[in-house]
Amino acid sequence: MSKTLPTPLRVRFAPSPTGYLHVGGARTALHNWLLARRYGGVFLLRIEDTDRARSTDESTRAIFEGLEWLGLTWDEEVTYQGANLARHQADAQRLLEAGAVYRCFCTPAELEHRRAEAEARGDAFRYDRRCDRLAPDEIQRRVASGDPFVLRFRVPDGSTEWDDLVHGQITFPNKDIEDFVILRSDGTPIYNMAVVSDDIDARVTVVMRGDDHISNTPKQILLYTALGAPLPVFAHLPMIHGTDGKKLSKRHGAMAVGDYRHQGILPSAMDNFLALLGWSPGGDIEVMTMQEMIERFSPDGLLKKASVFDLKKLEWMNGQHLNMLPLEQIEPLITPAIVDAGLATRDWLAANHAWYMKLLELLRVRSRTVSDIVRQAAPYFGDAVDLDPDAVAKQWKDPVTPELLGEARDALAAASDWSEGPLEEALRGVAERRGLGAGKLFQPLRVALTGSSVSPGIFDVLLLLGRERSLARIDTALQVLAR
RNA sequence: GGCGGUAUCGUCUAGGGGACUAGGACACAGCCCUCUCAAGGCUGGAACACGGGUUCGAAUCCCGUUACCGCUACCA
Repeated sequence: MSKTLPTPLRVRFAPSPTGYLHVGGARTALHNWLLARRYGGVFLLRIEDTDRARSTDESTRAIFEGLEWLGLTWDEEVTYQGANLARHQADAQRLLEAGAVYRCFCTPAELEHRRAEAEARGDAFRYDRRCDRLAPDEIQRRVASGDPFVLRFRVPDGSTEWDDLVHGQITFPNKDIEDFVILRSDGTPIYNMAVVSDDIDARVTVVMRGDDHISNTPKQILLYTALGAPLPVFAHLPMIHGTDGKKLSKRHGAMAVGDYRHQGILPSAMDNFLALLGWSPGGDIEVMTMQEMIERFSPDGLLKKASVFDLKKLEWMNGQHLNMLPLEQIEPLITPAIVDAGLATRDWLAANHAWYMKLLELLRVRSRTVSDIVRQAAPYFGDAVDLDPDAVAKQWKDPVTPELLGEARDALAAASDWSEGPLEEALRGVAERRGLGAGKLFQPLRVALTGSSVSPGIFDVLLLLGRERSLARIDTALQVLAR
């Protein structure tokens, strides 16, 4: 049974720019985006920069970059909460005039004191509404004399409930909700006020966010109602935890999507992996392109349970995408890393396009990340190779190695043509004459050619390197062995 | 403490009263393939938190307990 979505469908992602775009935020953004794309809705981006002390332009940029990298494009101009101060204040003022809120002159110090007292008694502190009982002339007097005050919402009796898109019915008895502040004594709005005002203004019809906001929701519903605005549908997505079951934080390793980008994760793999944290298309489907995710996304598949971020599975997923996507699509994501590693210039790669594509084709099968590819690509660029000491120790330890390599060199040099058929014939011939299994010859040769005991098939390596470099590397190996 | 939320292999999950001897994937182990490494194929170990109901029948519905998570600011 699928729940009905409102029309028009307008969703938003509203991060506060106090850091980078972390995986939890990215997942929330992705689910919002997927919902909008699947059902023809509008995806909005609002930067909640009201906490001026912690907000930075740099993290705003990081959020844009992160979203763009993930392919989560927004449909209307970005809005900034900080720019809406006047409206927030006007809405708060409206609430005061309508009698839904009252002035509270209690100072933070007083409140803190009473809170400490209640705690000492083992009681839960709840604002006692004493300022709501002030006589009108007393209020007038204190306002006139310039006493600072905040605006508090007068929570009515009864209960507040809603039908959450992911959790179903959730009910809060109003007696458990304290008369919360909506406007500080300096005239700036508290989060719940700003959010509601902005969501009403942006005509947001589905508020999908982390379930750490569940306890804010009744307060926000109260505000919508007092403001006479229609309620959006609420959807509370489960949290993402670290491997210890706790909320994700620095000690769990990388949290920022940018970190994964730099570790060589493909955006589509990141999206795929993140989408599956808290959502399932049902059945055994796992690896999907963005398009497939859009087609299959549904609020019915949204899960309630917090999930644990498993890096191993992300890497596996990345390997799947690395091999599934058309080479033309992933090449632009790999080339910058190749260039940054100093292996080749963009121009050189462009001039040797066919060779480069062949290399990538060979390496991507045995890689899980872009970084893996770069690491493995090194031996194919330039003339010299770095010999891996362990590989040398293991593969060249047999005293006949020099003889063997020399023979292989001569056979290769004598090949009628530098192509797979003749090369294979040459090498297999050597192995046969010496009564050796192919591996006994190929492994020492692999080390001579690539410096490593791990590489693509030996004939592919020979082709990639070309005749000249292949023979030269064997010669170098023979010199090393002669010492 | 109060309030709210959640509970299937180590992890991501399928399942929504009988198809469950609980399926898939990651990870792990073994085997196959094989010039190495990957990829791929096959096999294995591994879960319905606990207790009560309801029902002919419960992983599935209800209640309780426990555990975990979140919120509990003139933070967002």
